[in-house]
Amino acid sequence: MPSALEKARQDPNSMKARILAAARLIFGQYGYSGTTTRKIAKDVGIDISTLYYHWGEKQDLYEAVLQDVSEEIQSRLNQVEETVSGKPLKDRLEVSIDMMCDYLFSHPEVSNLILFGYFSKKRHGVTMDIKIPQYISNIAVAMQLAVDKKTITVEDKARILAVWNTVLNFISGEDFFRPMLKTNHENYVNVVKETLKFILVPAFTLEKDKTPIRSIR
Amino acid sequence: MPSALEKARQDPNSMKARILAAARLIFGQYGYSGTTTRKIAKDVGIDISTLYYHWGEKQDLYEAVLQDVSEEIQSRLNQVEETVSGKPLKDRLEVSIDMMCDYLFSHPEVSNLILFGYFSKKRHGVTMDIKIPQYISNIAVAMQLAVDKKTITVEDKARILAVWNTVLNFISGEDFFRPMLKTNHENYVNVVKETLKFILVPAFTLEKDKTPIRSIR
DNA sequence: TATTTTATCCATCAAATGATGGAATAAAAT
DNA sequence: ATTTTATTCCATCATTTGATGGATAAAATA
Repeated sequence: MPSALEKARQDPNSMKARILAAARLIFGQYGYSGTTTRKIAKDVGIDISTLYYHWGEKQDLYEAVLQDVSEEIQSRLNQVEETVSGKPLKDRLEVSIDMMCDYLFSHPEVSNLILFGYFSKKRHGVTMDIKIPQYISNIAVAMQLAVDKKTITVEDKARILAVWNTVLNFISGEDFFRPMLKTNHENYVNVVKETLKFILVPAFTLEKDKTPIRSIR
Repeated sequence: MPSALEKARQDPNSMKARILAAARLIFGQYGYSGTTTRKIAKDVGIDISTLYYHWGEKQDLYEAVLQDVSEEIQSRLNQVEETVSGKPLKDRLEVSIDMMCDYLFSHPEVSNLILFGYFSKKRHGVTMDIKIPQYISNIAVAMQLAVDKKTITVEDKARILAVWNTVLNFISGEDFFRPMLKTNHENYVNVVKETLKFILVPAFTLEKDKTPIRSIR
């Protein structure tokens, strides 16, 4: 039987799907505590009880949003992996950065949801279901920082995490950072990409120069 | 006349100061919307109306917390600046990272408050008073990435921001990241420091090798 | 000593918020 | 044509939450 989430995805115009889409934006903007079910219902243009009819309590809707986002990210990472496969390390890094930036900049609520999930100690009982650990390992292998998931070191994971988080910060913090950089959105996107490449490429390629393939044994 | 904040700082045992200290932790844990004035009062062990007597409405207390944190950060950055002054670039980077990590790891609510401030679009009207732009410029000059505040490029600022945000993420996300790195707190701190150095030092020193001093004219 | 100021708590309000029961309606199935 | 099922909204609850008035006592001031 299809889950509630799968059902919502089958028809994007279904009430279930419309509520989920609105909820995703609102939760992304205001966080869990700052979001009211009334606000979501109002944005969809329905009565609040209709929302409860479809998704049950607030927590369940929030979890559905997180799962939705989680699967979307995983799917995007798979695309990236396919695209960069076989390319030299420097190209892999640069193309990956470009692709993930483009995706995240066009869905800023995704960054927000992930960051909210990281940092807010929840009074509500929602644990983030987003499988970051798995992502990180996948990225490390795709970047060929390790041969397979078993040989990834703590250091490798931490470096991937650092990059990943930096991207999220720049996306979610755009309203805050852009005025201080005194630039427009288009240029901001470029500055972010260039900054990430500037920081990453030397660090990761230098290391690889020294030890071309780390984990052969 | 001393402001409410100055008054609170004069005597750390004063009711004003005790409330401020508790508020700082709670706001840092749950964010603005997730924090209730009752929870703060309960932690201090006072009636809620005593809290309102001293700090007025929730927003005012929150702003006081942000200003308190802001000034503390500025003070720490000044310390760092003094300490690393005159050292070679690589040392400056490394010592700065160590010092700021030590401070932020021992006050995790600081990271949380800053990140909450960045990312949450506020339904409440509290704008973050933390003067990040000023920090960034100060850091750039202290790191000798620019000769003075006027010669700092957008790229310089973005790179500093990237580092700064990475630090905050690792601190605030410890509960989330540490299990995935399968390590204890002490080692986590070291991994974070090493990761930052690994990523930063090559990027910034490489550039400096090419153009030893950028903005002399 | 008398009076004012400061600090604290109890009781309570009004609004916001999560959640539900049940009626009304429409669509689908029989 | 009738019954069943799915969907939607209105009215309403119970709690939570921000905020305040007033009583009380201690401390400061006159």
